[in-house]
Amino acid sequence: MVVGSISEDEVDRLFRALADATRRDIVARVLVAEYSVSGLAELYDMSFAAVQKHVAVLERASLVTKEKRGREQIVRGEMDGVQNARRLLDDYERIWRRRVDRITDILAEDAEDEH
Amino acid sequence: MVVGSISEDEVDRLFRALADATRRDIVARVLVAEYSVSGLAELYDMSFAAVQKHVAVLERASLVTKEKRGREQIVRGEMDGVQNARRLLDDYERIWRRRVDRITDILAEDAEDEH
DNA sequence: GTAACGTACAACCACATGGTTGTAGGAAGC
DNA sequence: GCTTCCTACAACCATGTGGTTGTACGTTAC
Repeated sequence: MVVGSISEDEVDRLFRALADATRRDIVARVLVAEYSVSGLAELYDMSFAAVQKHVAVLERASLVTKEKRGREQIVRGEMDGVQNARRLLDDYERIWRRRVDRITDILAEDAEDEH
Repeated sequence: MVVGSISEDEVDRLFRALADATRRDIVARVLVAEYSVSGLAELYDMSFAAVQKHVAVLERASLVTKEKRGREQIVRGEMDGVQNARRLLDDYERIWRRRVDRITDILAEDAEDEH
């Protein structure tokens, strides 16, 4: 594993947080620009409290951070969280490639056995 | 978006499927070698039915495929599914980099305004 | 000071999820 | 044939999730 510092629970939270279209949209938006929680809430056809919960889920997954500014709470995208998730999937791809290489090797040995 | 052919529901299923440690372990294993469902069930401290459900979740997320062989059902890792997930995260990184580039441009313009 | 705004949080509801046990059916072994 | 193995699926239960409304509190504006 490349990302050894991240616990299974954290990975659970990470992927769980990404498994909702509204939350993915929030992440995409706050990676581009800053939004207050209420600013985000205006964008979706649901209550403020619902959006607030989504932001909380993303925050627990380290995909966004909140910073108090006056009476507003500014939400920013946390690229590290996204990269962690991406690296985990890279690990799977690496595992798979190793397998493919191994099979290729075996086939090569078999070919040598032929003669 | 790079992966335009994949629906929001499919993305939901994809990340949802990856948001469980047992399921991630199953994916990692079946990417390396073939397992029957009962072969997988032996590995975990839970009922056969529970493992069967996990496999079903992974199958619906296109992360594994099942193939009947005799009385067994062989589970194989589906690398395309993993790559789809990874590409989605690449999109976020791309969004973020565009933003960083844009900010860098603005800063450069400001620097020119200085003199 | 007071009204309006932005946020936090609790309580509640419907529904999905992760687990269990039990039942049933097809394939392999004897 | 009969038994055993592997699988599928239904029913059930506890818990979590995504949504709602209502209440409370700090901050800004007037």
